[in-house]
Amino acid sequence: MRISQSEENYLKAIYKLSEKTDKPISTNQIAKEMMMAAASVTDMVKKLSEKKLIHYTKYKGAILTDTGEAKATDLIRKHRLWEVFLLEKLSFAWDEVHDLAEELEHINSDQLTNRLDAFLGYPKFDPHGDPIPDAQGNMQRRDQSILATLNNGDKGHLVGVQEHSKSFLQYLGQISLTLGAHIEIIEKYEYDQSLKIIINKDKESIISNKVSQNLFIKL
Amino acid sequence: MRISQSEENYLKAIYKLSEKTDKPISTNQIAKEMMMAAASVTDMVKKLSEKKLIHYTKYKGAILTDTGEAKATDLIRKHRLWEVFLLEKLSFAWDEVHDLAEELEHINSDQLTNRLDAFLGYPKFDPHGDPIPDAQGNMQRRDQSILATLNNGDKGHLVGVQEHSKSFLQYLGQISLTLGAHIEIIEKYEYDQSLKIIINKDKESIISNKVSQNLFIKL
DNA sequence: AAATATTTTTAGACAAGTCTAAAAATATTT
DNA sequence: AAATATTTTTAGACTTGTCTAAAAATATTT
Repeated sequence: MRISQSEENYLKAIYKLSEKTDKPISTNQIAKEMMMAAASVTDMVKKLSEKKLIHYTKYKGAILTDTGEAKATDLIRKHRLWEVFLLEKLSFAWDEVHDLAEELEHINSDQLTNRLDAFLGYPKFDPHGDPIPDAQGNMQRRDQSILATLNNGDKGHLVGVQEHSKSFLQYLGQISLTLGAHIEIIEKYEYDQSLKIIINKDKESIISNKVSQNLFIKL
Repeated sequence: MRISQSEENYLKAIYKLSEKTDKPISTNQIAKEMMMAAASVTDMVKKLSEKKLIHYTKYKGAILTDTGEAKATDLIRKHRLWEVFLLEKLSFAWDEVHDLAEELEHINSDQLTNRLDAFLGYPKFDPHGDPIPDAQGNMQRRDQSILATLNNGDKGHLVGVQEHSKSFLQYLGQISLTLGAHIEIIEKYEYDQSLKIIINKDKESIISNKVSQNLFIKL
């Protein structure tokens, strides 16, 4: 069954929104995520429902079927593999890879995907630390804590980011906080929950709570 | 100015047809090349003409403008670079790369193209021996003769193919005639112009005139 | 539980890119 | 040069994916 690029984007959005909840995803949620009019979403969920990619009941929202979820997982696999390619092979920066991967992910060829995977050495995580599903759709769970929840003296490595916005990633680059960097908490300021940290046992930085909420650390 | 994927395909077709002639390309020629109805072509050439990508006069045919030609050259650059990538890095076969490159070429990012070019080591020819335009649109001319025009005792290397069809490329693969292979003409049969050749100073083959018409040799 | 607010769907419109069938223009044959 | 054939364009239709505005359903507040 042919799935259009547009339909694929809806599946991805529903998948993403479903990660935070078990409840059906509402029309408005999808519309907001995709920056589209709610009416357009209604039309599309009907189509996806006919194609058995989602379960959908009028006014109640959408849930991915197994087929739909497999399709979404495959898109995420492709997206993240391309991100690794762009970063590792073409030396793009952290914050530049997302938009290009967004286009590349729509090329549908299992052979291409699997060969790319092999070429890259079967990476398990992408440049943001997000897990890459394998050809069967299984992905490794990342063992992580949110930096903001840790305390004085705690240390570990940066294994992922929650935010993916360009500005956030650029900011991290500026304070040389890259994936894998070693982080030690020197002090947690009660007042605004900001943290004084040492990056790679070398450079001291003070980061806001908003930042530390978005960093995943492995102790 | 935004050029749609569909418009890009028309530009490529017109470019391809223009290689063989200086005359304007007719609606029917384009329709045949793209396997589309002539009416659709008429609609599209009007659009391309408005966008100043082609010169078009009703009933007379289309010629690429400088802008249109630059755009087409850039598409060919991307197509051929992706073919090199697929073959050299992802070990696809000769006959498998075309369709995927056809999709990849529509991703529009000069940065991506140029970095891919660098990653591949600035190749000058693609896996079919066709020249790859550089970032300025210049391409090297291939120094070549058509195998069918050569005679007993002539020898050289296979530097390109004229046909790009899967079946032709698969056939070449079967008789281990790959790009760069050494070829010597042992005998030319008057009767049907077929050739007895030795490939890589080792394997003898008899190839039809239809095949030798489609092989480019550098003496 | 009635009134009000919000969400979702329906209805109708539009652009892009395609098609078929008919009309118009051009080219070829006799 | 008239008749015929071919090519090209026009006219009108269809699909996909989007939108806005209005109607309907659901949720929240008082």
